[in-house]
Formats: sequence, C-alpha cells, structure tokens
Amino acid sequence: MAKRQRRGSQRITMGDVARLADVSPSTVSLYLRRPDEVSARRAELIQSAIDRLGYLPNVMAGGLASSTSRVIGVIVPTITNSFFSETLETLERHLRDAGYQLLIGNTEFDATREEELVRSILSWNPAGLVLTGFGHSRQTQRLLSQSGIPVVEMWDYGQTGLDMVVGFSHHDCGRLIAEHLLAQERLQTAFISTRFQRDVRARDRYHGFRNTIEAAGGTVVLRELSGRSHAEETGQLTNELLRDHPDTAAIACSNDMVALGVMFECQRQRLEIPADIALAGFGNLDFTTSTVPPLTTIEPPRHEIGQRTARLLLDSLTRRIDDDERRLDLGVRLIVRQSTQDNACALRDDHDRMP
Amino acid sequence: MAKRQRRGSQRITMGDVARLADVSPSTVSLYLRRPDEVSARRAELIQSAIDRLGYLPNVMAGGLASSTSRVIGVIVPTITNSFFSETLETLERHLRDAGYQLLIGNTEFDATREEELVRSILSWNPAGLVLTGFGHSRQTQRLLSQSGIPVVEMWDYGQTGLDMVVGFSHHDCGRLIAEHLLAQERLQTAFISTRFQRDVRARDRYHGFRNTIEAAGGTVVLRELSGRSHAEETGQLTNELLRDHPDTAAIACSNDMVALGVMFECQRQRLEIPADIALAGFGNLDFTTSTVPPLTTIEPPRHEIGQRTARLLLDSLTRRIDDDERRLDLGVRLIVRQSTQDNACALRDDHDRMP
DNA sequence: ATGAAAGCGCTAACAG
DNA sequence: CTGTTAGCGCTTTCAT
Repeated sequence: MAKRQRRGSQRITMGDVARLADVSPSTVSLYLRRPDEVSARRAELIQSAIDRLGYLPNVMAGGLASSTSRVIGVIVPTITNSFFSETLETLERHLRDAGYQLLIGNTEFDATREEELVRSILSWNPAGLVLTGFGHSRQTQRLLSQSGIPVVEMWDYGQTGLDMVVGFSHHDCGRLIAEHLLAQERLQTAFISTRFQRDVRARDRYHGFRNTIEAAGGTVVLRELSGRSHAEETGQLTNELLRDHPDTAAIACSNDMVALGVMFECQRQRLEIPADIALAGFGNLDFTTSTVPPLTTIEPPRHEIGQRTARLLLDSLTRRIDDDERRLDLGVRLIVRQSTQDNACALRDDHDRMP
Repeated sequence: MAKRQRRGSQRITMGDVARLADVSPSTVSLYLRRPDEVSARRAELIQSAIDRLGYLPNVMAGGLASSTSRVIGVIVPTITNSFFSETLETLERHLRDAGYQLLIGNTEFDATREEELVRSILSWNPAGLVLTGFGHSRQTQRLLSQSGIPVVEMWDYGQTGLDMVVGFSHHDCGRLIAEHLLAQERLQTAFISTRFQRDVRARDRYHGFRNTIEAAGGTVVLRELSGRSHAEETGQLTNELLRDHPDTAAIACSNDMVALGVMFECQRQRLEIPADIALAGFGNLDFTTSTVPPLTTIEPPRHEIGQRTARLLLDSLTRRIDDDERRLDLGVRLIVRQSTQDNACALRDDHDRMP
C-alpha cells in the first residue's frame, strides 16, 4: 500500500484536535456544530486544542458529508455597477451573519454566460441562488427547477418568477418621471439610454416613459449610447439631439451617470436647466444632491432588495413560504430636485412610494 | 443498517453516469479531467450519458478528494468602489478562464474583519489568496504563512509584502499631482480626502502630495470628509475651506468623486477653474473627460492589476516564482486636463509612466 | 454525553 | 486505456 504523496504543510484535521483534547472526532464535530450538547469540561479541552493547533474546519469535507453547503450563489449582470454592488454588499452582510458564504458571478448581460454560471454554481451544491431579473435561457430554468433549491430573482418585478421575486417595476420608474414632466407640460421629450440592447430594465424604464408621454400626446426621441456610460459619447449624443430637436423640453436618462454627462453638455451649450430644458436621471447616486442644479431622479431600493432577498432566502431554508410571500414589490421613490422644477428646494425630500 | 434519509431531488452522481455509459466511475472521472486519455468511443458514451442525465460534478467531493480546490479568495475593502470592482471583474475573468472560482470578501477597511475573512476563506482550502494592501493583523499574517498558499497583495506598492505584490505607489500619485501644480507655481494648496482615517492609500496619496508641496515651500491644508464620499459634505467643506483660506490656488482630492463635488461647489461660488483655482482628482473615472472643465486626474492601472495578479497567481501554482518577479510596480499616469491647466487640450493624452 | 462506524462523491495510485 | 481500491475530512446514525 503506497503512501499517498503529502503536500508541504500538512493540514490540521479534526482528528488532530480530537487526539490533543483526548476525545473522539465526533465529539469535536458535535462541539463545533452544537456546543451546548457537549459537557463543559470537554468543551474547554476541545476549544483549547483548537486554539493551540490553529485548527480551521474543512468546508469541503463538511459540505460533502452533510450534503448541504452553506453557500449561496448570486448572479448579477456586472459588479462594476454601484446598484448591484450595493445590493451585493447588503446581501452579503445579512447572509454572512447567518453563516453563509456568497459565490458571486457576473453575466455581462449575457444569458448564455448566465447559464454557464448557474451550472458552475450548482456544482457547489448551494443552499440557494439569487439571479438578477427574469431573462433566463430555457436551459437555465430547467437546471434551476431540477435543482430544487430556493431561487430569488431580484431587481425587477412584474413577470411571473421562477420561484421568488424581490424587486420593483422599471416600467413604473419611467412612468413616474414622465408624469412629473407632463405635470409641467413638457411634452417634447427625449430619452438617452446606455446598453439599451442588453439591459432589459433600462428598456423597461424607457417603455414606461414613452407610453406615458405618448398617452398624453407628447413625443419621445430615443438616443442610445453604444457602450457603457461613456462620457464623451453622452456629450456628443446630447449635442446632436439638441441640434436635431431644438424644441426638446426635457431629457430623461437611463441613469444618473448619463444625466451627469448631459448636464455638462448643457452647460457647455449655455442651456439653462430647468429653464431651457428639464433633466432627470435614475439611481439617486450620491452626487445628484450636489450638482448644479441638483438632479431629479429615482431612488431604487438597492439596499432593501439585498436585505429582503436575504431574509426571504433564509426563511425559505427553514420553513415553507406562502405564495403571497413569494413576490415582493419594493417600489421606488421619485425624488424631485431643481433639474426639473425650479422651486424644488422645499420639495427635496418629497417622495412618492409605489403601491 | 438504517438507510440514510434522502433529501427530495436525488442528486445525480458520477456513478450514475458510469452505470449508464457502462464504464467505471474512474473512467468518467478521467474523461472529465483529461478527456483525451479516454478512448473516443467511451468518451462519446460518457458524454451522452452526462447530457442525458444532466449530470453536474460535485465540486465539494472533487475538492476533498484531490485536496486542491479550484478556488481563489479575494479580499477587498469594499466592492462598492469602482476601483476594486473593476479590478475584481478583470481578475475574475482571467481566473475563470483558468477554471478558478472566486470567493470574494469585503473588509469594510477593518483589519479584524479581514482576519475573519481570511479564516473563513482558508476553510475552503483555496489555491491562492489575494488581499488589498499591506495592513494586516499579526494573526492574519501567521494564518497566511502557515497556510503555505500563494498570496498576492494588490493595489499598493512600497512595503515588503507577505509573498507577492502587484500595485503602484500611492505616495507617488500625490507627488505627481503636486509636481504638476508646482510647475504652475500654485503653492497654496488644499487636500480634501474621504475616509482619511481608514484608507491607508488615500493617506499615502496625501503624504506624497504634502511632502512634495512643502519641500518646495508651499502649504497644504487638509480637510477630511467624515463618511464615504458624501456629496453634500464635500460642498460644505469646500465652502469652509475657501472661506478660511481664500488664497488657495489648487485643490487636490483623494478621488474623482470628491473632485466632482468640489467642482460643483466652485461653480456655485462662481469660481473659475483653473483661472481662480486648480482642481485635481484621482481615478480617471469615466466622467472626468466631460466635466466643465475636464478634470486632471491620475489613472490607476485597475485592470492591469487584475490581469497581472491573475497571471502571477496562476504562474505560482505551476512553477517557482523568482524573487524579482514577486514585486510588480505597475505605475500610474498623470492625466493633465483643463482643470489644472488652461491649454491642456493638446496635452489630453500626455502621460507620465512611473519607473 | 460520548464514541464507533459507515458513508458523502469524488480522485489518484496502481495493476492490468 | 480501463477498472480496482483506498482514501480525502467530515457528519450522522446508532449504541453505549
């Protein structure tokens, strides 16, 4: 019987701890999982052995033996976007507190890539999975339903989900902005969007916006940025837009970064906001309070999404979730600032919570 | 012998695949790891069995058996910061291509939290670990050296690392900005910083800046933002600064977001940039090209850090790394735009690569 | 409260 | 190239 080749620094195992504490390995295991079912004397012995040896449990072995890993997969389009990264951070904090480790994947807005990610995450035997939005491949849906683990789709609301849904309606976001602009009789509008082809949610906001404006007899000119929010392109597009449609009374943007670019371009062109043109964004990013003028925008519940997703997932691991708990519309706030309304100072904290 | 309780959807194992393909489990295992060492006929049989059953390998079992997981831990202060999240994305792409899964943790700039993370990541038996910067607890250092796995400290350069280092000198960043301002005889300066207490790297940039300015006989007023880049506070601090030090000829900021806030405050106060005051940031965020005026800043090699870290880590998994490869200074570029120099248009692409 | 024993699903010698 | 055989380090009955 050839001895298996050992690698450099021999790892300390539970058996080593057991030997030093003079108990059986299973007692150590019990101590680690349910400390109060072990006598105080042995508990102390075991703990000091652990400390002396610097023992770290082997998650792989534990996961294999129990066939339940304390892992939760999370798939977002990109972590490079503060919306998702803030949700991730909150989600992580809540799940970590419950002893779960996050496995994060980014799809780059690609359903095929998402499918790969789902596969590779399922290989980890996760306790649950969090996806962004509803756009999954057939195969992904099958994988997920076969796996039998709880799944939350977050950051959107409206369609029938696979299992559980925590988000808000992007269509409503567009509608809210539109209604606000219409209230000021701004009928000739434009919508400038990033990643229009790939980002369904940006597209939904646009549709909500357009439908509302057009229903009131207004017009909407769409302009799409080719890549990610590339600042220079934003300026150029704005420039062309204003040249081709000089009567534009308001510009809505798919997010605040785009709006920032538009704002600077207006400044270059000596256009007064909101006197000459109104401007609105999406996201309520930190800087929007301090632009000149402050930017009207929509606050998505990024942290609440993380928190509620964590809670729902954890709940579903311990009890049955009723059908009416499975879908959560967190709503959004319209934050009116001076970029759309000259006397908006007093209204800075005004908001509109969705039903 | 009581049968173990089986959970709901019985998982498909390698044994199931083997049975269906009428081969032994180890042949399946071999096929999965080194397909060309299996005969074409069986390979086909196995693959079709895998497809029919929808088999997904169990990473935990594989990792336990081989005692080498294809996991790499990455610890950053926060994923909510585009610097780190962009590095993460690049790092992830490169490591994923090599078959590794990232385990991401965020310290919230807290060394104690970092230690916890290192522990919990080591429990996964990772193939390697990536940390941000040099500020680790003694205990963290011990854990790491005991573990014997390759470690890269990224996003900083200068101190002696634990194992490998990929980054750049933040002190140099401050120096570069300072030298640029001094060249225009701006001697009365200020530095506005976020998270000054927690973020060593922001502090290093400040020190590099101050040392250089003072060595040339100038002055530096420091202002610290209490929390994260909170836009309103930035405006207020700037306001106070300009009131208390009306002779300030230049403001350097710990990052571009802070500079943006300062820029808007200057605009409110009708101060001309750069005529009345020069302004510089750090990060070369997308929007800096399109502000009015465009912002002078420093481009940190965020993607290169990810790419080189990945490569170094992968290399160190397959071969011995020489001492002179263990430390990589990627340098930074100073990007001069009009916020510090009126005729900067032509110089837009000028840069200064560090030695 | 504790320990013995039997796996979890896979990999890695080794023999054929 | 393929199959046999031992584990990897832990959890989980079950008996004591």
